[in-house]
Amino acid sequence: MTAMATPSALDRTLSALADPTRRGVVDRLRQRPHPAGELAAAFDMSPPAMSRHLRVLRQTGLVEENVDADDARVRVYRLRPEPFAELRGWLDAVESFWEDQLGAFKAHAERTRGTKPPGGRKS
Amino acid sequence: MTAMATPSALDRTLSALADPTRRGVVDRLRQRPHPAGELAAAFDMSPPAMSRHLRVLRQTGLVEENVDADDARVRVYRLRPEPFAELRGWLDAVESFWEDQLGAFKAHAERTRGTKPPGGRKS
DNA sequence: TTAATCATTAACCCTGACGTTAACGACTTT
DNA sequence: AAAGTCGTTAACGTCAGGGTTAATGATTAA
Repeated sequence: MTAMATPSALDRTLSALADPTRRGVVDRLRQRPHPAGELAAAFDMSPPAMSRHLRVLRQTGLVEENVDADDARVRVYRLRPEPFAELRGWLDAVESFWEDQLGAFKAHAERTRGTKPPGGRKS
Repeated sequence: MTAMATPSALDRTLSALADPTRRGVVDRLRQRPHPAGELAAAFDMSPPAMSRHLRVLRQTGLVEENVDADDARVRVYRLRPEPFAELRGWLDAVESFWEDQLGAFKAHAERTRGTKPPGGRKS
């Protein structure tokens, strides 16, 4: 049991981004590519721990690894766009929810005023 | 130690959405609001389990709970927009990374061709 | 009022994720 | 060649997350 029908790409992307360290890495890679060692140091974390985070990010396609041109011991990581694009696609779909409610403000007003006139209840 | 400086809203949003069940709930709520019981049944899950998922979604502000107008025992859940908007904001920031690389195709080409000509290595 | 229903919280496993140190492989440097 | 450095994998401990059943609250139906 526990069939676990292979998590979707989106599942893996979100799981990867849910970890604060990994999101921090992504934020840092927004500036420029970084070597693994720098990332470990930046997050005050042992190299093995960071290595595993990077593996997760790699397997999800959020980053890619390249061997440094000047020193083949160094692995440089940089962002990859595809998974972010997919996430955006899902987010667009979810947010279309409110657009669908023609006169979105109507739904919003209804929401902020409570579900119906009588029967107000605690938060 | 283990200070755990209170996870950011974005952290909690992503953690909430990382779980397949909870993302499934969100997807389902895109259609229309649902009572807790329906959701538990739809995901073939015990009511307590679903209840806890809903609590997580509530605490993150991704959904809101309302007492049904006709039967005060049932709690109806619906989506809330704010956390999604915040997630979109972050995603926009991340994706600006590529836009910043004026001539994005240049970066892309560089990436797809390998970091440098000689020194090809196993994957 | 008594019984049934919807949903929650309480108490309890159990797996998986994340961290650490130790060992290893690959490359550079002297 | 020997030693030092970068990064990974291996082995291990710990803890939170998610599932279950049992018990509780609140509301509706008989």
